[in-house]
Amino acid sequence: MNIGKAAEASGVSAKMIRYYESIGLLAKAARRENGYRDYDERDVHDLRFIKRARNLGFSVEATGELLALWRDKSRASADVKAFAMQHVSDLETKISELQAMTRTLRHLASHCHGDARPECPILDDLATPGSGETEQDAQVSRGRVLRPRAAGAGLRSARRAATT
Amino acid sequence: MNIGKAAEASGVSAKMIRYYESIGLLAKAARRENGYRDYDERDVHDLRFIKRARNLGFSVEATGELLALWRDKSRASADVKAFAMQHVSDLETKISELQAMTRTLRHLASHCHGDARPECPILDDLATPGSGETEQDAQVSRGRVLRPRAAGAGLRSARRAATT
DNA sequence: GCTTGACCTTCCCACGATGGCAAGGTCTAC
DNA sequence: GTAGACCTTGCCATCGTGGGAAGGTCAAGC
Repeated sequence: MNIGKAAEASGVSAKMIRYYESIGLLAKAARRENGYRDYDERDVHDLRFIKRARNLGFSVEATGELLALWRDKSRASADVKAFAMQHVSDLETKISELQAMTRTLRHLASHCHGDARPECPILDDLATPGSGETEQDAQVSRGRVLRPRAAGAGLRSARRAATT
Repeated sequence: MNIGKAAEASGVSAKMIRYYESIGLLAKAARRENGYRDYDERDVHDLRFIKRARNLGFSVEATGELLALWRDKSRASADVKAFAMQHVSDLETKISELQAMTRTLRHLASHCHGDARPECPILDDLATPGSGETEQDAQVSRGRVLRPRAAGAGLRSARRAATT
């Protein structure tokens, strides 16, 4: 099976399949005479495993450890469970941080008139933090848990009037 | 004030102050005769503003827009509020995704004996998703909301027995 | 005056995970 | 035989941050 088919069958892009191979997450793929990578069902299975672990928020590195555990027939389920629960703990830390942010922002926004006047407690808080409106900060702990992206159009929409 | 003092006073590292200047988030700092950057209280104020916006999860780009709104005396508070609430919405999307992950993982872990035997529903699920244990996936939407870090020692601790 | 150490400068590299593009080779269907 | 879909490798960009090198500057102590 070509890489394109394996990508389609697993949901992992061809680009990422090559990347995973390059960093050693996947074994080097078999090659056919023409140099094309060749995948079988077992490979696709591994790719799906990876895809799913990534969807559950495991880093690529952690995914590698899960793969190793999966292949290790003498593993102890306690280790797998501990590993998973550590990740859950990381996720929950991150969730708490994000929730602290939304709490603060919603609180500030609730005091904002949201009309044509310039006065705004949100900006006031940013400009002079610790002056009363602010709750305890979120202070993002640089988590391994999420990943950023190129800015989409999302935030742009709120910008209309202020800039035109 | 030297960059080191400004960093200390604002909580933004000297490294990041230079970076923010280089990308245009901050105006170019005044220079003294020896070439050192020179900061005053207003600069420190801007830096604190930035620091705080970043702590609330705004991207650097979004922080620039907030700074522009703050400086725009003819702004409408409605624009600030809309901007903030769009960010809240992004944060909540991310929170939901993370919660879906923890839900799934906790569910799987609850069925894991967590003993010395190898059988583990967590790995089973990763290996054969969609076969019953799995709830709807989180499918991370590549959010602008969080940031990753170099893997700490956190996950390592769960690895002991499996690898040694 | 001279040395030491703490600062500052710019520049490059790295991370994590992913996409994009370019230049070239291969295969398949017509 | 040609077009178009595929494959290969390789480099660049993202986003935010830290690390470090190589060199200039300054202040304190001798």
